[in-house]
Amino acid sequence: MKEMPQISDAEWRVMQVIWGKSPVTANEVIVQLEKDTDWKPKTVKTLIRRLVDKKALGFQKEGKAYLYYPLITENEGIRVESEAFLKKVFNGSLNLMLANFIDEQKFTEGELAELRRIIDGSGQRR
Amino acid sequence: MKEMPQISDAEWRVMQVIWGKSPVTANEVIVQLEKDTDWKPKTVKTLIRRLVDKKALGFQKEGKAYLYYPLITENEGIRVESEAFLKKVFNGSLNLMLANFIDEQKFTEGELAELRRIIDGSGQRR
DNA sequence: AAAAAAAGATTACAGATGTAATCTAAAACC
DNA sequence: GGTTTTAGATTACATCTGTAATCTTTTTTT
Repeated sequence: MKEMPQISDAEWRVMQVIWGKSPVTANEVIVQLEKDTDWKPKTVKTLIRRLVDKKALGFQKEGKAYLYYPLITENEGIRVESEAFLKKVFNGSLNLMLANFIDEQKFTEGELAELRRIIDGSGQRR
Repeated sequence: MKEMPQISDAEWRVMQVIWGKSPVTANEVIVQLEKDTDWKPKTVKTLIRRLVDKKALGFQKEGKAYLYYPLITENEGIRVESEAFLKKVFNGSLNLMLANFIDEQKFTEGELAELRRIIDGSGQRR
């Protein structure tokens, strides 16, 4: 398994945009992020460049502007983040986490029902 | 809700020790952490001091050494970490996270059964 | 009491992160 | 073709983190 780069919170926002649509120009990313953040364009450019350095993004020159695309899939990213979180907080135990969430009554009745459906569906599929 | 301090990965390890037993002296923490890490005593002292600065730990002088104790509960800590993780990766949606884990087949058949039991039990209790 | 040991306080220092501004080169416009 | 615009590259800078070492003060120990 190759080393997955560390992706910070701010960088993650950029990845989400690019996972949502790619390839994209830096400007498209900037426009998207202006909707939910108050980051200046230069800030987004910095984040993009760092992600390129980390090999989380690749690009190809298209004339003046570059087109960026992800080098790691969203699922890979999620996996890495999830493992880091589980390791830090729940000793890597998914069950411990679930037990905790359920104990803390994080789920509404409806969510529990939905969860049950998902589980049953999952049982079906495997 | 008062602002919860940011607790880094390394600091979290210290909190875990102190949540496990408190009040404790710095040395007891150092001894505990030497079992799973190769941190030098000074490193642990730094982490403890930063946690005191962040108001995650309090202490009372007991002669020469101090006795440290947590100012935030483990559950509070877990809640903050979990929310940050969910927010970053799953737009704050617990269900999205679960659906993803289940989809990624993170659970064994047995764990799914257990999960079902927990859910049903939870439904019972509320 | 002088010396040694030990605890916390202060200082260190590089890399990551958030958040940009400035520099440089190329493209578009007049 | 010179000028303006614009894209990416470089530089900036404070804070946080990981990982300690040194300094200072207070206890012990002899």
